[in-house]
Amino acid sequence: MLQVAFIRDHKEEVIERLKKRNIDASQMVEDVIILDEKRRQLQTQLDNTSAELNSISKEIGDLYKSGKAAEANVLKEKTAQLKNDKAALSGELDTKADELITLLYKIPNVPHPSVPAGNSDEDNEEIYTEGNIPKLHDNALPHWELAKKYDIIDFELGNKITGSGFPVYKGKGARLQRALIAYFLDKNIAAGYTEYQLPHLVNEASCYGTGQLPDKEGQMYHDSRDDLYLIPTAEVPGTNVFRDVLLAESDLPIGITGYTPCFRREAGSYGAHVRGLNRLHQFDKVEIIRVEHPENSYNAFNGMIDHVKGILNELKLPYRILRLCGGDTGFPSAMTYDFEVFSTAQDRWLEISSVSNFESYQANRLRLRFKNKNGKNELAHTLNGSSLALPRVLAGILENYQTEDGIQIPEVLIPYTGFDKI
RNA sequence: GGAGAAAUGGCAGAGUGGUCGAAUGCGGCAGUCUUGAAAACUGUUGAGGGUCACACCUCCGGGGGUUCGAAUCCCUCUUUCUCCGCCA
Repeated sequence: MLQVAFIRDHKEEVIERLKKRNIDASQMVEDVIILDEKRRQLQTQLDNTSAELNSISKEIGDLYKSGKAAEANVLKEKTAQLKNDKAALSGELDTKADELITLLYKIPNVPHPSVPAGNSDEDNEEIYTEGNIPKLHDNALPHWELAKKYDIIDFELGNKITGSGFPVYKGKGARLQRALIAYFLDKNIAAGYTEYQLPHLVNEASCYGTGQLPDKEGQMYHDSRDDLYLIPTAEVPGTNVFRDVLLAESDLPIGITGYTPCFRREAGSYGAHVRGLNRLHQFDKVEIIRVEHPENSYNAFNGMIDHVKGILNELKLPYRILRLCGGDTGFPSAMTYDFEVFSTAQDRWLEISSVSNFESYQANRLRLRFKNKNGKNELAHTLNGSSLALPRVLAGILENYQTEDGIQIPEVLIPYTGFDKI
């Protein structure tokens, strides 16, 4: 969430910049400022009442000690009213503080100045493309047909065991999945990230920490018996590693990577573009997460973009990078670049990575801070990106590498798969 | 799942009703000494709110209660440890 002090000091700027997301935040911003003023006013009243009560209590203690019990009892009677006042004030204060935090949770991050205004993916800016789109033979197939033809992914079996969106990978398909995970992790580790194995279920506090709650409640699987959520991305457990953490400035930067399955309800998705691997309820992803000094976070962001580019170049997949417009940028993000791989057989782009700088928005919720040069505690910046999401990379490989007599394996993966052709 | 013990500042660890936001040690920071460093010594060092700055308020795992007054007593939840049970 945004910092109240920032909203107060940059009221017009916040409203102006949020317009890029196509929202008029003027009312919310106004309400935040009013609620905060009210909150501070109540806090002062409560503090004064407590101070009075404290000093009377101290007096009573002194009187007892010097044997003046009668005088102490007179003072005791005075405290009753103060205690009532205190209870009433703290009730009011809690209400206002709750209202304030609820409102703050509803205000998305302020987009970076370079983010284009816009509503939907049509307003995203293509800023980079790389790789040649291969000319496929006449009988080229989309990946779901290839999966069936070579018996490497079984969607029907997944339907039986669980339901749609839970494919079963078999034989060389399973091996290729495992190869991709190992390859991605190795690339990330070589780039300085520390590998983590993270829980796949998280508690409510973690969901609030990264902003999945309250924004995306309906998109997560929830176990109501234990009140735990299945992770929609490793970002949630990975970033919450740093919840309630106070770092030294010299600890920065920090980079971690982890492989996890991801679970998404994808409520409301249906139709042709969810076929095959395009959109799943369970999929695998290797994530990279960074904690950065605020002065360095955009450098780090560019470094992450270059890192993902490096992997796609090695895989020799045709891809492009989009700078997301305000309306398409995720709720807690200040700037997001999406990577899309070209699916030749489907003749469309598939999103395979999303790299975001959250600046201090997540850190404020997480209370992730570092002690700066002046000895002050300052919010760190958090970033994350997929490096990479498996299913659509797999779709891209199957479709772009298909030949009349089988599917070639990208050269960098052969050491991991142990075979060069499906 | 059953029985018992525990949770205190960045870390370790005292503190069982008032003068405790909290001893002491380690770590951090500043200084003395040194050509420099180490060691030693001296000082300093929790977080949040609030204020121009003070004052002041809150925080000893979370929540609730008793009391004029709670780190300290009571209830409850969570977590950790030990023992037993079960088990990949």
